[in-house]
Amino acid sequence: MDFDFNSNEPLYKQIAKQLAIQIIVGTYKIGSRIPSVREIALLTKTNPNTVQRSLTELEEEGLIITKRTSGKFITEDKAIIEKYRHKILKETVDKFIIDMNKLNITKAEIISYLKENKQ
Amino acid sequence: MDFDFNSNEPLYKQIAKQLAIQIIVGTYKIGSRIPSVREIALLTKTNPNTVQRSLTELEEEGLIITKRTSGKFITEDKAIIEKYRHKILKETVDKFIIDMNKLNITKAEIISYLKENKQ
DNA sequence: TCCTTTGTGTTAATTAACTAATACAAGTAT
DNA sequence: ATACTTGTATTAGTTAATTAACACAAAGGA
Repeated sequence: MDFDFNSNEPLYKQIAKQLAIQIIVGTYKIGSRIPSVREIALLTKTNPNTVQRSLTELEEEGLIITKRTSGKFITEDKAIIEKYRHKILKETVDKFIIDMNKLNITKAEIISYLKENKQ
Repeated sequence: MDFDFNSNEPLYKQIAKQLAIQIIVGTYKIGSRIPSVREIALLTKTNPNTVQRSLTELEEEGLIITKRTSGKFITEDKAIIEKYRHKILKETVDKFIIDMNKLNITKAEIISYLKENKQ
């Protein structure tokens, strides 16, 4: 688990994002157990409380579920994950379009710009 | 000059962004004088130092030029403004594509998604 | 039964990010 | 010449965000 330490985003958010993406993309399988708070803390060289805070956010989203003394698990509910994926997608696209509109750039221009852009 | 006070972005960045966009878009004409630090502070109900900080950033970009005791002016150099516009454009697009790739979404998909999106 | 592992709650420490107060410096106009 | 307006530097205050320390709670296995 590597982080973008160049970022000035708080650790707990970076961890939360990484995990969320791993869930969305399927690196962490549905229903599977994720490493314990302390294990993740070791892996990421952070404090367990920092990890805890990340996971609380993901739990609020319904992505993970806590079984008190045996660990935390990815939800079994595929729909929740799909919904979350869509939420992130929408947020990202909407913000992008707003940013572009502020610059007086239309959607048509965006599309042609994207087509030119190598990547 | 209104601000998105809902945002948790620092004031000085919000002010800087607003001004930068107004320059890019042409609301502030090339070579023209912008209001004094104190005037902007009054308009935005902020402290002159906060405004100063915003303007320093824009000056580092070359967008504005200070004439010590008579005020600050938009650069005469059209190319600088165009270059800055392009820089912002590129940053915005690149970040967007990176975000999307993290979600395993290809550029082709982005384009079709954009076409669907009403706005 | 007791030790280990799990999550969690509370509180404190730290840091740093912003904003503001204030005084100074240097032109400009009256 | 003097007062006004401009930008700027330095410093302090304030607040909030983040991280860490530590102790507690509960289940499960040796």
